Parts: sequence; structure tokens; C-alpha cells
Amino acid sequence: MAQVTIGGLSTATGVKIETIRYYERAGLISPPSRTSGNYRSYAPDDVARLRFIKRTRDLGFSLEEVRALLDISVQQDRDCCEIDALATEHLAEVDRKIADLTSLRQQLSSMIASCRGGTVADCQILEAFQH
Amino acid sequence: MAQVTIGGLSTATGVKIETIRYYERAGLISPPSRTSGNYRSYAPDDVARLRFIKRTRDLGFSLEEVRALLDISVQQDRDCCEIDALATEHLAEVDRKIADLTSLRQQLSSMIASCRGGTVADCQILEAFQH
DNA sequence: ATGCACCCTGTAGCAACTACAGACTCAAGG
DNA sequence: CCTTGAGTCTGTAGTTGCTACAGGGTGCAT
Repeated sequence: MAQVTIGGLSTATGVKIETIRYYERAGLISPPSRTSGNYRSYAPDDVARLRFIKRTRDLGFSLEEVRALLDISVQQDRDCCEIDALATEHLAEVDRKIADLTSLRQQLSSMIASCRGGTVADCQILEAFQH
Repeated sequence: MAQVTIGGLSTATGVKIETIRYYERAGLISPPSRTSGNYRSYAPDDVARLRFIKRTRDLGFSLEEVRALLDISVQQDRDCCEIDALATEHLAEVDRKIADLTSLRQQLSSMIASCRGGTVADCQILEAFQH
């Protein structure tokens, strides 16, 4: 039966205990059964589900998106295209973020390149901050 | 002599009114003088300071970092190198984020490429989420 | 004098956790 | 048998950087 405590689930998945309880409150995982001493007791399926959550979180999906992915993933006979759509939309978001950061990086590095030392009064970086 | 209300400051800087009040609570800007009707009244210097804050926020500095930059920038006779150090450190952080997002983008897009349609049961993307 | 736009304070909410406090449980060692 | 230490429980508050009210007051034009 291989039931585990929350600590075991935590080490099995790399998700912190507090975070697991948070996910339970947030409805991402359902309340597990309890031992006689009121300890949470998780089944192997719970480990798989939490791994899934961790993986998708690591890939940058929001909890809302994770919820949607979980919802779809249990309906085994549905068409796969919704998953594809969610992933593609998320990819676009990631691309936007990369573009934003890259332009920002550009500005920052040219500011830094303009630094010639000296006092704060004639700092070129600060000058650039003033716009 | 060119004092403005919070609404004027907001339009002059592009920072929302609520955010300005928040910055005041957070100690990033000092409480301005008030009119007889208890309205906040800002001087041109306040406009400059808030513009500075907005610009650095747009460049991705945290409020903590902005605070540090502001602190240094008022000490006109100090050496400029601290500014350079903060900016360089921030640039490194931005680079880390770009690297993270790029690797993530890579994983996501190869997952999406593996999609062959069909039902959820044999979805390759979900498969990849399982790790 | 009566709208209407603007401003005030204070509080609560968002994401996605993280960090306690104070109490309980469980297994091992002396 | 008792104690000690690690693990767990609930509940609440803090984090970052805002944003969104509610329920009032102000200022100016018609």
C-alpha cells in the first residue's frame, strides 16, 4: 500500500510540506486520508499528481493553468488539443517575457557601459535613470 | 509655484494614484505638504523623484533596490561605483532569468512539437509533464 | 445649490507561497 | 516507564507590489 506521511511526500516530490498543505487548501490536491494520530497519509497516486504539479509549476504555469491541465488530464478519452492549446499559449507568454527581459537587458548594459567612474553627481547611469 | 495634486503627479509620471500612496506608505517618497483641504501637494522635485522610481521599476529593480539607488543618488559627492555595482548585479540577475526562461522555452517547445493529436490518454505533452 | 470630478483614510484582496506559535504524536534510547 | 527529539497538526500572519473598494470630504462650474 506504500502510504506516506507528508514528509515522505515532500521528499519524494521536492515540494515543501507547507506548500503541500497550501495546495490542499487551494484545492489542487484533495484532502488525503488520515492515520489514527490525525497525520495525513498519501497514496502513490498522490505522489504522481504532486509530481505533475511540481513539473508544470517549474515550467512556469500558474496554479490556475495547472488546475486546468489537471482537470483535462483526468479525462483520458478527450481530445488532446486543449492541452496543446494551453501549452502553446503558455509558450507565447514565455516568449513575451524573454523579449521584455532582453530589451531591458540591452538598456541596462548600455547604461553600465556608459559609466566612466567619478562621483555620484556625474554618474551616467543615474543620469539614464532620470530619463 | 507648480505644486500639483496627486492626480497631477500621477499623469506627470504615469504612476497610478494608489501606487503613489503606496510608495508613500512604503517610505520611498516622503509625505508631501497638504493643502487647506488636506490634499497632498507635490513639488517639482517630487515629480523627478517619482519618475526616477518609475524608470528603475520599469528596468526591473525591486523596491528594495530602488530604495538603495535613491539613497545613493542623493549623496552627490560619493563615488559612483556603488551604483555601477548595483546595476551590474541586477544585470546578472536579468541574465539568469533570461537563461532560465530560455531553457524552459526549449523544453516547452519540444514538448509541443511532440504532439501527434489523439486523446488525452496518449498525449505526449502530458506524458512529458509526468516526467 | 447641485452636480461632478477629484481627493481622503482604512481595509481587504491578489499570487504563491513561507514562517511562525503552540499543541499533539510517534519511535527509540536509557 | 519515561523522556527526548523529530515529525506533524491547525491557524494565523507575513512577504512583494500593488489594486480595489467603501464611505466619506473638497473644489469648482453651472
